[in-house]
Amino acid sequence: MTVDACIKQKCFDDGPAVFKRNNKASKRTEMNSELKNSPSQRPDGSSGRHVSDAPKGQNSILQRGKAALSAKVSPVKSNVTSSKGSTSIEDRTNYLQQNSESNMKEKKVSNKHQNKSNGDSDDSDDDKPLNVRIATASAASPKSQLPNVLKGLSSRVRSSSQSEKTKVSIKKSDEDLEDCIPLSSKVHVSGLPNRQSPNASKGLSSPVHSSSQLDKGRTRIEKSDEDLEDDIPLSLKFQLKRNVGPSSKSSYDSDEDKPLAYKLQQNGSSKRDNEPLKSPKGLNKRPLSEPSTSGQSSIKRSKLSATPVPAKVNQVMSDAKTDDNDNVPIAHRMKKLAHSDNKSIFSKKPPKLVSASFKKTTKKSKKLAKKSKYSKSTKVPPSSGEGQKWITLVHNGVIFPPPYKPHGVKMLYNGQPVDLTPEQEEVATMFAVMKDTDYATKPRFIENFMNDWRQILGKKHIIKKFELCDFTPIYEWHQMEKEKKKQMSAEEKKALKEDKLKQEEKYMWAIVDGVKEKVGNFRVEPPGLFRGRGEHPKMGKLKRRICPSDITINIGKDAPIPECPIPGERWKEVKHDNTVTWLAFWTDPINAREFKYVFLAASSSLKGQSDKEKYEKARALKDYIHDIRVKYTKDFVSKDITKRQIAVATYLIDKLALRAGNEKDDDEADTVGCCTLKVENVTLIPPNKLQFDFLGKDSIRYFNTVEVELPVYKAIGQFKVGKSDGENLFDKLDTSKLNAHLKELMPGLTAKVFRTYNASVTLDEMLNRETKDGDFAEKIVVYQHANKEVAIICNHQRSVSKSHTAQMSRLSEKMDELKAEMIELQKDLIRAKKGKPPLKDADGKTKKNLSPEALERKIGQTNAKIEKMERDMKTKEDLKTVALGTSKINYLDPRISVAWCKRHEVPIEKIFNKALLAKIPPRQRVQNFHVRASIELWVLITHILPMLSLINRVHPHVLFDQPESAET
DNA sequence: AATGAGACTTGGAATTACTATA
DNA sequence: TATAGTAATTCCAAGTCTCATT
Repeated sequence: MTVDACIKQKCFDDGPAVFKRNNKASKRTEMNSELKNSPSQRPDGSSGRHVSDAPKGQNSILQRGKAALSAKVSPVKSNVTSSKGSTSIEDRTNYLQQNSESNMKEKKVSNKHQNKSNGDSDDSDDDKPLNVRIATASAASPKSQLPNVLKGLSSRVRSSSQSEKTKVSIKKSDEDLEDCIPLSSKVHVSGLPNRQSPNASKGLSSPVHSSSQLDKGRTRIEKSDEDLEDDIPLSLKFQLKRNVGPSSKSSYDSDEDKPLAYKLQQNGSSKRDNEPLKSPKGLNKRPLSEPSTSGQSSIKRSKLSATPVPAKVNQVMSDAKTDDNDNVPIAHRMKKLAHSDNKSIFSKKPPKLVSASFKKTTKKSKKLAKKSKYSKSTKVPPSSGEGQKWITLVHNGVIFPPPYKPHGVKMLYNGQPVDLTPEQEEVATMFAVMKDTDYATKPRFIENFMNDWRQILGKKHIIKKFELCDFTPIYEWHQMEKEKKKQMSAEEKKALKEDKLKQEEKYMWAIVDGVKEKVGNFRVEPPGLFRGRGEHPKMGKLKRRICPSDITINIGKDAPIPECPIPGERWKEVKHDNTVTWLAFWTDPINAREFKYVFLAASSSLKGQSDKEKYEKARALKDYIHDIRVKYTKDFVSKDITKRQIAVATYLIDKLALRAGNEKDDDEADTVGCCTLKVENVTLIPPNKLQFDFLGKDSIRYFNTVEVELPVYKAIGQFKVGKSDGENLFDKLDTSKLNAHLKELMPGLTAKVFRTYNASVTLDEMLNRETKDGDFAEKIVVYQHANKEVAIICNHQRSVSKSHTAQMSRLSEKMDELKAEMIELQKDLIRAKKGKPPLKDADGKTKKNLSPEALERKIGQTNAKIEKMERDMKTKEDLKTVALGTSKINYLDPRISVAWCKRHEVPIEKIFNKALLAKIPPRQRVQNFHVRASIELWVLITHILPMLSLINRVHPHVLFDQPESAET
């Protein structure tokens, strides 16, 4: 509390024609030839970037790949829409219908769930992460002690016999059944026409499609196509489609589906250069102003977002197989839909009406919902569409950092030791500890720090000038403490860890609608100096200590209010708002207009649900993208300047995956997004290139030169006319106008959806195009490569690690050694063939006399080592400034990855880490066990169950038979 | 229409845990 | 067994977007 007291207060394809959807025919041939080059194969033979140790952001990496990708350029065709995109809508509609049906059922299930002891088998458990389920079960009846998988299994078996669920279950299990068939055992399709796409031949030989499946496909009515396709390589699916359905034109053959950014990558003229990064244009800072310290009313409006569907409902929905397409890569769903669903009652065009899943409830109904939510809280499940996110919520609040412990080490002022009170010392220590960071030398950081510290020191304190301060003693003390900690024995460390865990355990979990879920950030942020990114005007300011009286708790009405962990204090407020998902929040001490929230962890079903909605929206965009592109292309030359700006902005967001670009305040770092681009951020390079140079989110530089369609080029030129460098390029535009416009084109569409769409479609495309038969290490490389391309599109950068250069030189040393060894071996081989003994080695020692065969073997091994090392070095260099994680976590629809893993027999653990896997509802895992059980129950019980303790290590094909299950 | 509060996702860096290697 | 290197996790800043209010 010490601190507290004081400061309270492509052209897509090759040529200039990027994005040209008209004039393709002439280009076909050359494109086809380019198709053979992977995007990473640069015409210049380089890896596509310069090797450099440029500081963060100066990525040569960001040079876009030049090789053209695709032969699939196809012009916009107005008639395309007629056959594609339609069924998917219907599909969605079906989805929704079933959804509501499911919800009805769910209500029952959910209520039952509340009352029932957890010992009994019930689907509801399936939703929980396995570990949670096990934990929950441990307290219950003997039956619950059975492995949960078994519970799930039995429940599934049972449920399928229940009349209520019969239809659904049968349908589903039929599919699952198919999915359960080991891929390797499936028979290849025969008699299919030759494939034209590069992947096609591979598709043929892939062990995916069994004749039995085909047979089944014939007999099944509702699911046939989807199921059939689950395991078929996409390229093959296209072939199938062409030959099976009436669908006119495969969009696979068109450029339409491809994310523009991806196409761009393939465009030779597009590049991200490796230039000095931190000096982009547009850094003119505005004056810093202090934030108003408006007292925040903690009570917020009830907010209803898109009809939330709780995990359990979600499960039922899945069971009902409302979305069979989950398995199919986004890029290909349309096609499939076009002929797979003969029950379509919709027109072929995407409907202009708002689909239910995107529809927001009206304000009126929201208010209503808020008013009445408690009276019916136990009756109305969150899925009822009134914005409730939960029914019951139990948690233990938050944990506070320990109070400050003064160390008594005296810093020097003007060479003399200075006495500091604990409060003063605490802040001094915050600064001292940052001595090694860049912050410690930034004038603004120092200035802000001194201003806040002086308030704590008081006016009369001897310390006035920063220049006379010497924090070294404190810094050294801190270093020693760190060293001490490092030197602790393993036991001591372990004991410390256990102790911490013991203290935190109770805060780590919340119970949401009876399900134990992990809490994300249950630790209150400790005091410190604000580390804003880039040139943040507030960097260095003191982030005061947060106490209970700052914190508002949100919890179920019937749940016990968490005890305030600091004696004598109390929470600021306790709310019971079930229209939001936060468990607690406090006002950000740095910016009084902002809040810090405590949410559930990413593995929770609440987060998972919204994740799923996000990816569904991206999928939906697939059906609209063609029309959207047609529309904005038309508007490039609109007479209405607002329309023109909207069109160009949408084009940039679509093509380059730019962020929307909200307005920012003067007291934030000066960064921009699409709508806030300044004139100086875009340079025209005749005849039709644009060079972007600006600082985006987190002050990461976006530097990219890209060829655009001439009308876009011209329009940008017009937008710049008469404006100075610092003015907005899109002066008629802001994000709300842009998003309002996007919503007219597709329900729920916003700028960020394009990023998700772009990323996921790119991954899908690349995986399908580049995965070749080969060992699994090679496949992983393909995935990584695709992941990398996505990261580049999204401009996800990281700084080069300090030790990168050292690591690389160490590797090349090793490489040299290997090469020397190789030369020796070859010499020896020649001698051996002549019957001579080997020469002595470098140290003069005699070498073993090996046979020519043995030497050849050794040479082969060494060669392999060299090759592997070369690969590793190249990858390391390639990825030194690219951050793969962000896209994996936030942008790539996991269903794509899971489906790919499944098709290519790659263990999912090689792609997803534990945290990512935890986002995938374990329900499916159980379900698959169930399905398997229906086939091989005996095998399951006798062989698999005994290994349940290893459940998380079970082969992914067991865990994820259903790619759909990968929804997060 | 503009503004701002509010709630949620996305993002890179720092920290910690784990693994391979000498 | 220590260390280096890498991967996973945590931290918390910085975005997006919605909705209510003015």
